[in-house]
Amino acid sequence: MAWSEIPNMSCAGCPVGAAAVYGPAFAGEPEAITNLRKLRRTFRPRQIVLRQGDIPAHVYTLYSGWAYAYRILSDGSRQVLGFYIPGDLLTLQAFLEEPLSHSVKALTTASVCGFERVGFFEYLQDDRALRESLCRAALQSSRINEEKLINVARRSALARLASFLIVVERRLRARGLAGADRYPFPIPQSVMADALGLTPVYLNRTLTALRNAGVVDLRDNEIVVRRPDLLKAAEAGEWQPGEARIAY
Amino acid sequence: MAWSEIPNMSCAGCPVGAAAVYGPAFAGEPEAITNLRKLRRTFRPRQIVLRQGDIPAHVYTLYSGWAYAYRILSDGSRQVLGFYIPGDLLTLQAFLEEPLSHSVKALTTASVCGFERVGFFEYLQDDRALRESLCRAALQSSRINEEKLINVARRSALARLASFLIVVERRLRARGLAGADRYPFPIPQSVMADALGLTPVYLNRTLTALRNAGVVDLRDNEIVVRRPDLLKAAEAGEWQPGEARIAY
DNA sequence: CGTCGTATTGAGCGGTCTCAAAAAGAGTGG
DNA sequence: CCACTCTTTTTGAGACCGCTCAATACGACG
Repeated sequence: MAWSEIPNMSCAGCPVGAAAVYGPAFAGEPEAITNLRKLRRTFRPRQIVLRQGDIPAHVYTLYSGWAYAYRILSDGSRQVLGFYIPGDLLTLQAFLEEPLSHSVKALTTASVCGFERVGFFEYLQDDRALRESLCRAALQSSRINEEKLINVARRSALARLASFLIVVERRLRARGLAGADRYPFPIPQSVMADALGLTPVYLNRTLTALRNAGVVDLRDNEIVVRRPDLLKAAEAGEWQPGEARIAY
Repeated sequence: MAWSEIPNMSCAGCPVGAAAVYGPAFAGEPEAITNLRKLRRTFRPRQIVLRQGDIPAHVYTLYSGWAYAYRILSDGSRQVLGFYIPGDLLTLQAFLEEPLSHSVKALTTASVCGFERVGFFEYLQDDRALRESLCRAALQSSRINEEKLINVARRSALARLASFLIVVERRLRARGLAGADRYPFPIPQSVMADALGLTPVYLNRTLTALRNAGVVDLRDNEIVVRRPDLLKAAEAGEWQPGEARIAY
Protein backbone atom coordinates (compact mmCIF):
# COMPACT_ATOMS: atom_id res chain seq x y z
CA MET A 1 0.00 0.00 0.00
CA ALA A 2 2.93 2.32 -0.37
CA TRP A 3 2.96 3.41 3.25
CA SER A 4 6.11 4.61 4.75
CA GLU A 5 7.27 5.12 8.30
CA ILE A 6 7.02 8.57 9.68
CA PRO A 7 10.32 10.07 8.69
CA ASN A 8 12.13 11.77 11.50
CA MET A 9 13.29 14.33 9.06
CA SER A 10 12.28 17.78 10.13
CA CYS A 11 9.90 19.89 8.06
CA ALA A 12 12.36 22.72 8.55
CA GLY A 13 13.99 22.35 5.18
CA CYS A 14 10.75 21.57 3.40
CA PRO A 15 10.56 23.51 0.15
CA VAL A 16 6.78 23.58 0.09
CA GLY A 17 6.07 24.34 3.74
CA ALA A 18 5.91 28.09 3.39
CA ALA A 19 3.22 27.79 0.75
CA ALA A 20 0.90 25.66 2.87
CA VAL A 21 -1.94 26.83 5.11
CA TYR A 22 0.30 26.71 8.08
CA GLY A 23 2.67 29.00 6.23
CA PRO A 24 2.51 31.92 8.67
CA ALA A 25 3.82 29.77 11.51
CA PHE A 26 6.24 27.86 9.39
CA ALA A 27 9.13 30.27 9.24
CA GLY A 28 9.19 30.76 12.99
CA GLU A 29 8.70 27.25 14.27
CA PRO A 30 8.84 24.49 11.70
CA GLU A 31 9.26 21.98 14.48
CA ALA A 32 5.70 22.47 15.66
CA ILE A 33 4.62 21.33 12.22
CA THR A 34 7.03 18.41 12.26
CA ASN A 35 5.48 17.18 15.47
CA LEU A 36 2.02 17.22 14.00
CA ARG A 37 2.98 15.24 10.97
CA LYS A 38 1.90 11.68 11.44
CA LEU A 39 2.84 9.98 8.22
CA ARG A 40 4.17 10.30 4.73
CA ARG A 41 2.77 8.30 1.87
CA THR A 42 3.46 7.88 -1.82
CA PHE A 43 0.90 7.18 -4.51
CA ARG A 44 1.24 5.92 -8.05
CA PRO A 45 -0.43 7.59 -10.99
CA ARG A 46 -4.18 6.98 -11.06
CA GLN A 47 -4.18 5.77 -7.50
CA ILE A 48 -6.92 7.15 -5.27
CA VAL A 49 -5.66 9.32 -2.40
CA LEU A 50 -8.98 10.18 -0.80
CA ARG A 51 -12.30 8.57 -1.48
CA GLN A 52 -15.63 10.33 -1.92
CA GLY A 53 -17.85 9.51 1.08
CA ASP A 54 -15.03 8.77 3.51
CA ILE A 55 -14.39 10.78 6.63
CA PRO A 56 -10.63 11.07 6.51
CA ALA A 57 -8.64 10.64 9.69
CA HIS A 58 -5.80 12.68 8.28
CA VAL A 59 -5.38 15.94 6.51
CA TYR A 60 -2.88 15.73 3.71
CA THR A 61 -0.53 18.20 2.15
CA LEU A 62 0.78 17.36 -1.28
CA TYR A 63 4.54 17.16 -1.04
CA SER A 64 5.42 16.23 -4.59
CA GLY A 65 3.63 15.35 -7.80
CA TRP A 66 0.17 16.28 -9.06
CA ALA A 67 -3.32 15.19 -8.09
CA TYR A 68 -6.88 16.18 -8.85
CA ALA A 69 -10.25 16.25 -7.12
CA TYR A 70 -13.32 14.90 -8.84
CA ARG A 71 -16.84 13.86 -8.19
CA ILE A 72 -18.72 10.98 -9.74
CA LEU A 73 -22.31 11.97 -10.44
CA SER A 74 -25.40 9.85 -10.25
CA ASP A 75 -25.46 9.43 -14.01
CA GLY A 76 -21.93 8.09 -13.92
CA SER A 77 -20.24 11.11 -15.42
CA ARG A 78 -17.31 12.77 -13.74
CA GLN A 79 -16.75 16.40 -12.86
CA VAL A 80 -13.18 17.37 -12.11
CA LEU A 81 -13.20 20.06 -9.44
CA GLY A 82 -9.59 21.08 -9.28
CA PHE A 83 -5.92 20.21 -9.44
CA TYR A 84 -3.31 20.06 -6.73
CA ILE A 85 0.35 20.89 -7.02
CA PRO A 86 3.09 20.56 -4.39
CA GLY A 87 2.30 22.60 -1.29
CA ASP A 88 -1.46 22.37 -1.72
CA LEU A 89 -3.65 21.14 1.08
CA LEU A 90 -5.62 18.13 -0.06
CA THR A 91 -9.08 19.42 0.65
CA LEU A 92 -9.85 21.94 3.23
CA GLN A 93 -13.01 19.87 3.42
CA ALA A 94 -11.11 17.20 5.31
CA PHE A 95 -11.21 19.46 8.37
CA LEU A 96 -14.93 19.02 8.66
CA GLU A 97 -16.11 15.82 10.20
CA GLU A 98 -18.26 15.04 7.19
CA PRO A 99 -18.07 12.58 4.34
CA LEU A 100 -15.95 13.96 1.53
CA SER A 101 -17.97 15.25 -1.38
CA HIS A 102 -15.26 14.28 -3.83
CA SER A 103 -12.39 11.89 -4.38
CA VAL A 104 -8.77 12.80 -4.96
CA LYS A 105 -6.63 10.85 -7.39
CA ALA A 106 -2.93 11.05 -8.19
CA LEU A 107 -2.02 12.24 -11.65
CA THR A 108 1.67 11.49 -11.38
CA THR A 109 3.65 9.69 -8.74
CA ALA A 110 2.74 11.81 -5.76
CA SER A 111 3.73 11.86 -2.13
CA VAL A 112 1.82 13.46 0.68
CA CYS A 113 2.38 14.40 4.29
CA GLY A 114 -0.45 13.41 6.63
CA PHE A 115 -1.44 15.29 9.76
CA GLU A 116 -3.81 14.00 12.37
CA ARG A 117 -7.04 15.83 11.58
CA VAL A 118 -8.28 17.08 14.93
CA GLY A 119 -4.88 17.92 16.34
CA PHE A 120 -3.92 19.82 13.26
CA PHE A 121 -7.16 21.74 13.27
CA GLU A 122 -6.73 22.62 16.95
CA TYR A 123 -3.24 23.83 16.22
CA LEU A 124 -4.46 26.03 13.42
CA GLN A 125 -7.17 27.40 15.69
CA ASP A 126 -4.80 28.25 18.49
CA ASP A 127 -2.91 30.93 16.71
CA ARG A 128 -4.66 34.02 15.47
CA ALA A 129 -2.60 34.30 12.29
CA LEU A 130 -3.13 30.66 11.42
CA ARG A 131 -6.82 30.92 12.10
CA GLU A 132 -7.08 33.77 9.69
CA SER A 133 -4.97 31.93 7.20
CA LEU A 134 -7.34 28.99 7.30
CA CYS A 135 -10.41 31.17 7.04
CA ARG A 136 -8.83 33.02 4.18
CA ALA A 137 -8.02 29.79 2.43
CA ALA A 138 -11.63 28.66 2.73
CA LEU A 139 -12.96 31.93 1.37
CA GLN A 140 -10.32 31.81 -1.33
CA SER A 141 -11.46 28.37 -2.31
CA SER A 142 -15.02 29.58 -2.56
CA ARG A 143 -13.90 32.40 -4.80
CA ILE A 144 -11.86 30.12 -7.01
CA ASN A 145 -14.96 28.04 -7.51
CA GLU A 146 -16.81 31.14 -8.56
CA GLU A 147 -14.20 31.69 -11.23
CA LYS A 148 -14.66 28.16 -12.47
CA LEU A 149 -18.39 28.65 -12.59
CA ILE A 150 -17.94 31.77 -14.65
CA ASN A 151 -15.55 30.02 -16.99
CA VAL A 152 -17.93 27.23 -17.74
CA ALA A 153 -21.07 29.31 -17.78
CA ARG A 154 -19.94 32.18 -19.91
CA ARG A 155 -16.97 31.22 -22.04
CA SER A 156 -16.43 29.23 -25.21
CA ALA A 157 -14.44 26.03 -25.27
CA LEU A 158 -11.40 27.87 -26.61
CA ALA A 159 -11.57 30.61 -24.00
CA ARG A 160 -12.03 28.03 -21.24
CA LEU A 161 -9.02 26.08 -22.35
CA ALA A 162 -6.86 29.17 -22.70
CA SER A 163 -7.95 30.41 -19.30
CA PHE A 164 -7.19 27.04 -17.77
CA LEU A 165 -3.68 26.95 -19.19
CA ILE A 166 -3.01 30.45 -17.97
CA VAL A 167 -4.26 29.75 -14.47
CA VAL A 168 -2.21 26.58 -14.19
CA GLU A 169 0.88 28.45 -15.28
CA ARG A 170 0.27 31.21 -12.77
CA ARG A 171 -0.12 28.75 -9.93
CA LEU A 172 3.00 26.85 -10.87
CA ARG A 173 4.98 30.01 -11.28
CA ALA A 174 3.94 31.21 -7.82
CA ARG A 175 5.58 28.09 -6.43
CA GLY A 176 8.64 28.38 -8.63
CA LEU A 177 7.63 25.34 -10.62
CA ALA A 178 7.43 26.91 -14.08
CA GLY A 179 10.21 27.63 -16.56
CA ALA A 180 10.50 30.73 -18.69
CA ASP A 181 8.03 29.71 -21.38
CA ARG A 182 7.27 26.15 -20.36
CA TYR A 183 5.96 24.15 -17.46
CA PRO A 184 5.12 20.57 -16.57
CA PHE A 185 1.68 19.44 -17.61
CA PRO A 186 0.81 15.87 -16.69
CA ILE A 187 -2.95 16.23 -17.17
CA PRO A 188 -4.54 13.83 -19.67
CA GLN A 189 -6.97 15.42 -22.09
CA SER A 190 -9.84 13.37 -20.77
CA VAL A 191 -9.29 14.75 -17.27
CA MET A 192 -8.94 18.27 -18.56
CA ALA A 193 -12.16 17.84 -20.51
CA ASP A 194 -14.03 16.80 -17.39
CA ALA A 195 -12.64 19.82 -15.58
CA LEU A 196 -13.76 22.25 -18.27
CA GLY A 197 -17.14 20.73 -18.93
CA LEU A 198 -16.20 19.58 -22.43
CA THR A 199 -16.11 16.28 -24.28
CA PRO A 200 -12.66 14.75 -24.63
CA VAL A 201 -13.20 14.78 -28.37
CA TYR A 202 -14.03 18.44 -28.56
CA LEU A 203 -11.29 19.38 -26.13
CA ASN A 204 -8.88 17.57 -28.38
CA ARG A 205 -10.07 19.52 -31.40
CA THR A 206 -9.73 22.79 -29.55
CA LEU A 207 -6.28 21.90 -28.29
CA THR A 208 -5.20 20.75 -31.72
CA ALA A 209 -6.34 24.06 -33.13
CA LEU A 210 -4.20 25.92 -30.58
CA ARG A 211 -1.29 23.72 -31.51
CA ASN A 212 -1.72 24.13 -35.24
CA ALA A 213 -1.87 27.86 -34.80
CA GLY A 214 1.51 27.68 -33.08
CA VAL A 215 0.20 29.06 -29.80
CA VAL A 216 1.16 26.19 -27.54
CA ASP A 217 3.07 22.98 -27.85
CA LEU A 218 1.92 20.24 -25.52
CA ARG A 219 4.01 17.09 -25.55
CA ASP A 220 5.60 14.68 -23.16
CA ASN A 221 3.86 16.02 -20.08
CA GLU A 222 5.22 19.45 -20.74
CA ILE A 223 3.64 22.48 -22.30
CA VAL A 224 5.52 25.20 -24.15
CA VAL A 225 3.72 28.49 -24.60
CA ARG A 226 4.96 30.02 -27.82
CA ARG A 227 2.51 32.86 -28.12
CA PRO A 228 1.37 33.99 -24.66
CA ASP A 229 -0.18 37.02 -26.31
CA LEU A 230 -2.48 34.92 -28.45
CA LEU A 231 -3.31 32.73 -25.50
CA LYS A 232 -4.33 35.80 -23.53
CA ALA A 233 -6.40 36.99 -26.46
CA ALA A 234 -8.07 33.62 -26.77
CA GLU A 235 -8.97 33.72 -23.10
CA ALA A 236 -10.66 37.05 -23.62
CA GLY A 237 -12.48 35.73 -26.66
CA GLU A 238 -10.65 38.20 -28.89
CA TRP A 239 -8.82 35.67 -30.96
CA GLN A 240 -9.58 32.43 -32.73
CA PRO A 241 -7.33 30.17 -34.70
CA GLY A 242 -7.40 30.25 -38.50
CA GLU A 243 -10.06 31.75 -40.71
CA ALA A 244 -12.26 28.72 -40.54
CA ARG A 245 -12.62 28.44 -36.79
CA ILE A 246 -11.53 24.98 -35.86
CA ALA A 247 -9.79 23.00 -38.56
CA TYR A 248 -11.67 19.78 -38.97
CA MET B 1 -30.70 57.03 0.85
CA ALA B 2 -33.06 54.93 2.91
CA TRP B 3 -30.89 54.93 6.00
CA SER B 4 -32.51 54.43 9.28
CA GLU B 5 -31.41 55.07 12.81
CA ILE B 6 -30.04 52.16 14.72
CA PRO B 7 -33.15 50.70 16.25
CA ASN B 8 -32.84 50.03 19.93
CA MET B 9 -34.96 47.00 19.42
CA SER B 10 -33.22 43.89 20.63
CA CYS B 11 -32.24 41.11 18.28
CA ALA B 12 -33.74 38.76 20.84
CA GLY B 13 -37.03 38.33 19.07
CA CYS B 14 -35.46 38.28 15.62
CA PRO B 15 -37.01 35.50 13.57
CA VAL B 16 -33.96 35.08 11.35
CA GLY B 17 -31.22 35.32 13.97
CA ALA B 18 -30.95 31.62 14.67
CA ALA B 19 -30.28 30.90 11.01
CA ALA B 20 -27.38 33.35 10.74
CA VAL B 21 -23.67 32.59 11.18
CA TYR B 22 -23.81 33.76 14.72
CA GLY B 23 -26.61 31.26 15.28
CA PRO B 24 -24.78 29.15 17.89
CA ALA B 25 -24.45 32.11 20.22
CA PHE B 26 -27.81 33.55 19.44
CA ALA B 27 -30.03 31.48 21.66
CA GLY B 28 -27.86 32.08 24.71
CA GLU B 29 -27.07 35.74 24.46
CA PRO B 30 -28.91 37.65 21.78
CA GLU B 31 -27.89 40.87 23.48
CA ALA B 32 -24.27 40.39 22.46
CA ILE B 33 -25.45 40.44 18.88
CA THR B 34 -27.67 43.43 19.46
CA ASN B 35 -24.69 45.39 20.72
CA LEU B 36 -22.70 44.62 17.61
CA ARG B 37 -25.41 45.76 15.25
CA LYS B 38 -24.58 49.19 14.01
CA LEU B 39 -27.34 49.98 11.57
CA ARG B 40 -30.38 48.83 9.75
CA ARG B 41 -31.06 49.82 6.18
CA THR B 42 -33.76 49.25 3.61
CA PHE B 43 -33.26 48.93 -0.13
CA ARG B 44 -35.64 49.18 -3.02
CA PRO B 45 -35.83 46.60 -5.78
CA ARG B 46 -32.87 46.83 -8.15
CA GLN B 47 -30.93 48.98 -5.73
CA ILE B 48 -27.32 48.02 -5.19
CA VAL B 49 -26.51 46.86 -1.66
CA LEU B 50 -22.81 46.17 -2.07
CA ARG B 51 -20.62 47.22 -4.93
CA GLN B 52 -18.01 45.11 -6.69
CA GLY B 53 -14.56 46.54 -5.88
CA ASP B 54 -15.54 48.20 -2.61
CA ILE B 55 -14.11 47.21 0.73
CA PRO B 56 -17.23 47.24 2.86
CA ALA B 57 -17.09 48.74 6.33
CA HIS B 58 -20.02 46.65 7.44
CA VAL B 59 -21.07 43.07 7.23
CA TYR B 60 -24.74 42.70 6.44
CA THR B 61 -27.31 40.12 7.29
CA LEU B 62 -30.41 40.08 5.13
CA TYR B 63 -33.36 40.69 7.42
CA SER B 64 -36.20 40.67 4.92
CA GLY B 65 -36.63 40.44 1.16
CA TRP B 66 -34.46 38.88 -1.51
CA ALA B 67 -31.13 39.88 -3.06
CA TYR B 68 -28.59 38.38 -5.41
CA ALA B 69 -24.86 38.49 -5.96
CA TYR B 70 -23.44 39.02 -9.42
CA ARG B 71 -20.29 39.87 -11.21
CA ILE B 72 -19.90 42.00 -14.30
CA LEU B 73 -17.27 40.53 -16.60
CA SER B 74 -14.82 42.34 -18.81
CA ASP B 75 -16.95 41.68 -21.85
CA GLY B 76 -19.91 43.31 -20.18
CA SER B 77 -21.85 40.15 -19.51
CA ARG B 78 -23.14 39.30 -16.07
CA GLN B 79 -22.79 36.14 -14.05
CA VAL B 80 -25.19 35.75 -11.16
CA LEU B 81 -23.41 33.93 -8.36
CA GLY B 82 -26.18 33.34 -5.89
CA PHE B 83 -29.34 34.47 -4.19
CA TYR B 84 -29.95 35.62 -0.66
CA ILE B 85 -33.03 35.08 1.45
CA PRO B 86 -33.79 36.38 4.97
CA GLY B 87 -31.20 35.21 7.48
CA ASP B 88 -28.40 34.98 4.95
CA LEU B 89 -25.12 36.73 5.50
CA LEU B 90 -24.42 39.11 2.65
CA THR B 91 -21.06 37.78 1.61
CA LEU B 92 -18.74 36.03 3.85
CA GLN B 93 -16.24 37.76 1.60
CA ALA B 94 -16.97 40.99 3.39
CA PHE B 95 -14.92 39.72 6.34
CA LEU B 96 -11.75 39.86 4.32
CA GLU B 97 -10.20 43.26 3.92
CA GLU B 98 -10.24 42.94 0.17
CA PRO B 99 -12.24 44.50 -2.62
CA LEU B 100 -15.45 42.57 -3.18
CA SER B 101 -15.35 40.36 -6.23
CA HIS B 102 -19.04 40.85 -6.83
CA SER B 103 -21.92 43.23 -6.30
CA VAL B 104 -25.12 42.53 -4.42
CA LYS B 105 -28.42 43.91 -5.63
CA ALA B 106 -31.89 43.85 -4.08
CA LEU B 107 -34.51 41.84 -5.90
CA THR B 108 -37.42 42.97 -3.79
CA THR B 109 -37.68 45.61 -1.15
CA ALA B 110 -35.06 44.32 1.24
CA SER B 111 -33.80 45.37 4.63
CA VAL B 112 -30.50 44.45 6.15
CA CYS B 113 -28.80 44.62 9.53
CA GLY B 114 -25.25 45.97 9.44
CA PHE B 115 -22.49 44.94 11.81
CA GLU B 116 -19.17 46.70 12.09
CA ARG B 117 -16.82 44.46 10.17
CA VAL B 118 -13.78 44.09 12.39
CA GLY B 119 -15.67 43.99 15.66
CA PHE B 120 -18.04 41.38 14.37
CA PHE B 121 -15.20 39.29 13.07
CA GLU B 122 -13.37 39.49 16.40
CA TYR B 123 -16.50 38.46 18.16
CA LEU B 124 -16.93 35.45 15.94
CA GLN B 125 -13.31 34.54 16.51
CA ASP B 126 -13.52 34.75 20.27
CA ASP B 127 -15.84 31.85 20.73
CA ARG B 128 -14.86 28.39 19.64
CA ALA B 129 -18.34 27.40 18.44
CA LEU B 130 -18.75 30.59 16.45
CA ARG B 131 -15.31 30.21 14.94
CA GLU B 132 -16.21 26.77 13.74
CA SER B 133 -19.54 28.02 12.51
CA LEU B 134 -17.81 30.63 10.41
CA CYS B 135 -15.26 28.19 9.08
CA ARG B 136 -18.01 25.76 8.29
CA ALA B 137 -19.98 28.43 6.49
CA ALA B 138 -16.96 29.27 4.34
CA LEU B 139 -16.36 25.65 3.45
CA GLN B 140 -20.05 25.23 2.84
CA SER B 141 -20.01 28.14 0.46
CA SER B 142 -17.15 26.58 -1.41
CA ARG B 143 -19.08 23.37 -1.72
CA ILE B 144 -22.22 25.09 -2.90
CA ASN B 145 -20.16 26.68 -5.63
CA GLU B 146 -18.96 23.24 -6.62
CA GLU B 147 -22.57 22.19 -7.05
CA LYS B 148 -23.20 25.19 -9.25
CA LEU B 149 -20.19 24.35 -11.34
CA ILE B 150 -21.46 20.83 -11.81
CA ASN B 151 -24.90 22.07 -12.74
CA VAL B 152 -23.65 24.32 -15.44
CA ALA B 153 -20.91 22.05 -16.69
CA ARG B 154 -22.81 18.80 -16.90
CA ARG B 155 -26.52 19.40 -17.14
CA SER B 156 -28.95 20.47 -19.84
CA ALA B 157 -30.91 23.68 -19.63
CA LEU B 158 -33.99 21.84 -18.42
CA ALA B 159 -32.12 19.94 -15.72
CA ARG B 160 -30.40 23.10 -14.57
CA LEU B 161 -33.66 24.95 -14.27
CA ALA B 162 -35.37 22.11 -12.44
CA SER B 163 -32.43 21.78 -10.08
CA PHE B 164 -32.47 25.49 -9.41
CA LEU B 165 -36.15 25.53 -8.54
CA ILE B 166 -35.70 22.59 -6.21
CA VAL B 167 -32.74 24.12 -4.41
CA VAL B 168 -34.53 27.40 -3.93
CA GLU B 169 -37.52 25.61 -2.50
CA ARG B 170 -35.35 23.62 -0.11
CA ARG B 171 -33.63 26.73 1.17
CA LEU B 172 -36.89 28.57 1.66
CA ARG B 173 -38.47 25.62 3.37
CA ALA B 174 -35.53 25.33 5.78
CA ARG B 175 -36.36 28.85 6.91
CA GLY B 176 -40.07 28.26 7.04
CA LEU B 177 -40.68 30.53 4.07
CA ALA B 178 -42.33 28.04 1.73
CA GLY B 179 -45.94 26.91 1.60
CA ALA B 180 -47.13 23.39 0.98
CA ASP B 181 -46.73 23.39 -2.79
CA ARG B 182 -45.85 27.00 -3.45
CA TYR B 183 -43.29 29.59 -2.51
CA PRO B 184 -42.40 33.18 -3.29
CA PHE B 185 -40.28 33.63 -6.38
CA PRO B 186 -39.36 37.21 -7.17
CA ILE B 187 -36.54 36.39 -9.58
CA PRO B 188 -36.84 37.83 -13.10
CA GLN B 189 -36.11 35.41 -15.91
CA SER B 190 -33.16 37.46 -17.08
CA VAL B 191 -31.51 37.17 -13.67
CA MET B 192 -32.22 33.47 -13.48
CA ALA B 193 -30.75 33.04 -16.95
CA ASP B 194 -27.53 34.74 -15.89
CA ALA B 195 -27.38 32.47 -12.86
CA LEU B 196 -27.80 29.31 -14.88
CA GLY B 197 -25.53 30.25 -17.77
CA LEU B 198 -28.39 30.44 -20.24
CA THR B 199 -29.77 33.07 -22.55
CA PRO B 200 -32.92 34.78 -21.30
CA VAL B 201 -34.60 33.67 -24.51
CA TYR B 202 -33.75 30.06 -24.08
CA LEU B 203 -34.53 30.08 -20.38
CA ASN B 204 -37.95 31.40 -21.25
CA ARG B 205 -38.53 28.61 -23.73
CA THR B 206 -37.49 26.02 -21.18
CA LEU B 207 -39.66 27.55 -18.50
CA THR B 208 -42.60 27.80 -20.86
CA ALA B 209 -42.19 24.13 -21.64
CA LEU B 210 -42.32 23.28 -17.95
CA ARG B 211 -45.40 25.41 -17.62
CA ASN B 212 -47.16 23.93 -20.63
CA ALA B 213 -46.46 20.47 -19.31
CA GLY B 214 -48.25 21.45 -16.12
CA VAL B 215 -45.21 20.93 -13.93
CA VAL B 216 -44.96 24.39 -12.44
CA ASP B 217 -46.97 27.54 -12.51
CA LEU B 218 -44.94 30.70 -12.15
CA ARG B 219 -46.92 33.91 -11.86
CA ASP B 220 -47.09 37.04 -9.77
CA ASN B 221 -43.79 36.44 -8.01
CA GLU B 222 -44.97 33.11 -6.76
CA ILE B 223 -44.32 29.63 -8.03
CA VAL B 224 -46.66 26.69 -7.63
CA VAL B 225 -45.15 23.26 -8.07
CA ARG B 226 -47.89 21.01 -9.41
CA ARG B 227 -45.78 17.98 -10.25
CA PRO B 228 -42.79 17.75 -7.90
CA ASP B 229 -42.20 14.24 -9.20
CA LEU B 230 -41.71 15.42 -12.76
CA LEU B 231 -39.55 18.28 -11.56
CA LYS B 232 -37.31 15.79 -9.76
CA ALA B 233 -37.20 13.64 -12.86
CA ALA B 234 -36.30 16.63 -15.01
CA GLU B 235 -33.45 17.46 -12.65
CA ALA B 236 -32.09 13.96 -13.09
CA GLY B 237 -32.45 14.21 -16.85
CA GLU B 238 -35.00 11.43 -16.84
CA TRP B 239 -37.92 13.39 -18.09
CA GLN B 240 -38.60 15.94 -20.81
CA PRO B 241 -41.74 17.77 -21.67
CA GLY B 242 -43.90 16.62 -24.61
CA GLU B 243 -42.92 14.40 -27.48
CA ALA B 244 -41.32 17.17 -29.45
CA ARG B 245 -38.82 18.45 -26.91
CA ILE B 246 -39.48 22.10 -26.49
CA ALA B 247 -42.62 23.42 -28.08
CA TYR B 248 -41.67 26.28 -30.31
C1' DC C 1 4.60 -8.38 -28.39
C1' DG C 2 0.10 -7.85 -26.63
C1' DT C 3 -2.50 -4.71 -23.77
C1' DC C 4 -4.43 -0.87 -21.88
C1' DG C 5 -4.83 3.93 -21.51
C1' DT C 6 -4.64 8.00 -24.44
C1' DA C 7 -4.84 10.89 -28.58
C1' DT C 8 -6.63 11.88 -33.17
C1' DT C 9 -9.83 12.24 -37.01
C1' DG C 10 -14.43 11.88 -39.56
C1' DA C 11 -19.37 12.65 -40.24
C1' DG C 12 -23.70 14.14 -38.74
C1' DC C 13 -27.03 15.76 -35.32
C1' DG C 14 -29.17 18.79 -32.02
C1' DG C 15 -29.27 21.89 -28.00
C1' DT C 16 -28.51 26.47 -27.33
C1' DC C 17 -27.45 30.96 -29.16
C1' DT C 18 -28.25 35.21 -32.07
C1' DC C 19 -30.90 38.64 -33.98
C1' DA C 20 -35.30 40.70 -34.22
C1' DA C 21 -39.71 42.21 -32.97
C1' DA C 22 -43.95 42.25 -30.63
C1' DA C 23 -46.74 41.82 -26.45
C1' DA C 24 -47.52 42.28 -21.73
C1' DG C 25 -46.71 44.37 -17.11
C1' DA C 26 -45.16 47.69 -13.73
C1' DG C 27 -44.20 52.23 -12.21
C1' DT C 28 -44.83 57.31 -12.77
C1' DG C 29 -46.89 61.57 -13.26
C1' DG C 30 -50.73 64.10 -14.94
C1' DC D 1 -58.00 56.72 -14.68
C1' DC D 2 -55.10 57.60 -18.63
C1' DA D 3 -50.74 58.30 -21.20
C1' DC D 4 -46.12 57.36 -21.09
C1' DT D 5 -41.91 54.86 -20.29
C1' DC D 6 -39.23 51.16 -18.82
C1' DT D 7 -38.67 46.50 -17.73
C1' DT D 8 -39.89 41.83 -18.48
C1' DT D 9 -41.87 38.12 -21.15
C1' DT D 10 -42.95 35.77 -25.32
C1' DT D 11 -42.49 34.10 -30.07
C1' DG D 12 -40.11 33.30 -34.73
C1' DA D 13 -36.44 31.84 -37.79
C1' DG D 14 -31.95 30.49 -38.67
C1' DA D 15 -27.01 29.65 -37.54
C1' DC D 16 -23.38 27.42 -35.03
C1' DC D 17 -20.90 25.36 -31.11
C1' DG D 18 -20.16 21.42 -28.99
C1' DC D 19 -21.98 16.60 -28.70
C1' DT D 20 -22.52 11.58 -30.23
C1' DC D 21 -21.03 7.54 -32.28
C1' DA D 22 -17.34 5.22 -34.44
C1' DA D 23 -12.95 3.97 -36.00
C1' DT D 24 -8.05 4.33 -36.13
C1' DA D 25 -3.45 5.53 -34.43
C1' DC D 26 -0.28 6.12 -30.80
C1' DG D 27 2.55 5.13 -26.67
C1' DA D 28 3.91 3.22 -22.31
C1' DC D 29 4.65 -0.70 -19.84
C1' DG D 30 5.08 -5.46 -18.44
